[in-house]
Amino acid sequence: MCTSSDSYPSGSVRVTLEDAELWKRFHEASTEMIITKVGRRMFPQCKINISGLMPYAKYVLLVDVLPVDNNRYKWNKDKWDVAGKAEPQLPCRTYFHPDSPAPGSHWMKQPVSFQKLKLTNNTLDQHGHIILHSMHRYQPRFHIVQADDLFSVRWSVFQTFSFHETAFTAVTAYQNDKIKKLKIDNNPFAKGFREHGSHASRGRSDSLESCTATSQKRKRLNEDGVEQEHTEASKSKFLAEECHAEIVCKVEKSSPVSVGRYSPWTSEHEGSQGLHLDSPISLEQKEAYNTEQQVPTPSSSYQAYRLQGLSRASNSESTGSDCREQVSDIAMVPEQTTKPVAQNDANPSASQNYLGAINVAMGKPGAVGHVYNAYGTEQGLNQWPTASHSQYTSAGYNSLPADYSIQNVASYPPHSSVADWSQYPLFSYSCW
DNA sequence: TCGGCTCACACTTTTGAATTGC
DNA sequence: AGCAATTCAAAAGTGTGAGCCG
Repeated sequence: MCTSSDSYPSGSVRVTLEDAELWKRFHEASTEMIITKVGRRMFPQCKINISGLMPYAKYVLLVDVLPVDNNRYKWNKDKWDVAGKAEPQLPCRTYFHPDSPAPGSHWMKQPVSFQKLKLTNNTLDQHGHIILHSMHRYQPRFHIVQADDLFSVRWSVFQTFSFHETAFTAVTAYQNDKIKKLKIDNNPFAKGFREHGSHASRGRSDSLESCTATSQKRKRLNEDGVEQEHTEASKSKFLAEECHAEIVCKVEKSSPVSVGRYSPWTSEHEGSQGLHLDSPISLEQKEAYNTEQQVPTPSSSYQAYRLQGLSRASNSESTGSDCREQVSDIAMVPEQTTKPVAQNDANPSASQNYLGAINVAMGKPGAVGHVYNAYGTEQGLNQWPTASHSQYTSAGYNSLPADYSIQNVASYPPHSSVADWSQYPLFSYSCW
């Protein structure tokens, strides 16, 4: 399932999941993603086809990974059982596609791969990997933002897409043999484990195939140009900026409503249903929810707002449960992140600590360090002045276009009641 | 005792600089 | 000289399984 926005003036942006069949196979077996201290790629890869962009307008592509619910799971024989309450929410990081920003034509000419995205369970990770808890269930989301550069992402309209097939359980070791087998069978890097089981085929059995792979390298490079063509120049450009953007966003649930109604600064608890996924959700349910994979569907909308600067960043009281505000992971405080949504609903200021802060930390790991300092005390939560609500009135954002807001996020079942959608930071942190 | 996690390992693929050919 | 294609070593990415830890 995915949803999209149809409100964008340029027309409908359509996003489809590449290798959907493969994802579906994994999904049917209840996908697991290995997370390690040093970071592990996802398999299958997050790869999407995009259409409907304006060819000459520049876009930034981002991915974040949200908890599906508030549960911790354990593998019990042949299925995932709830094992208790989830660990406190970790700093939410956002992965910027390394080609960003690039013209729409660039994104549309071939599938966009997020193969460099890595998952880790290392809460002190300095490499910009997306930090997850083991034995928890997550849902990746793709964001398309029209912006000339990463710094201006803060002002831009987000269009968000997700695919129910990509939901996964983070694990440090495979629990489900079916998933393990699927990975070995399909992941080229795991080729050595195929056929006769573990280690049985470890001898360099197929040098011919290896040579073939080598000779095909350039071909693949061309085919995967969207990912490979990343330029160091673009990285360094944004490193120089060291930009910090704050996002305040809002998620709308499915029923179409007028844009003007969605002030990000107002509480709106129905939106908390926006990204709920019962997890593990039954296949039947998901089929029912997600018969349509194509986007857009006007099922839900989501606004992304940016604060004008760190000085203004602070509690947006915005939107109660709908608004995912957050501080960057620098300042993320687990206790605060775990406040129940109900609190937010009842008291919009409860969400004040979730500033949407993007630390555009790009480039290679070494370069990331100076941009952010995860959990650094010098940039703790207290750094962010607590702004009064009035700071975030429309006056502060009246430069935003009127249609600014309509974004569609996953059309998850509106009746699901698990995830505290509002407590999950949207773009508190970015990786490259 | 047990479940979850880490790490070294053997293997494959990918990457990018060096080399070669036109 | 310049460009494209090829080669090859190093780096990166895989799951395994033993051992550690709480």
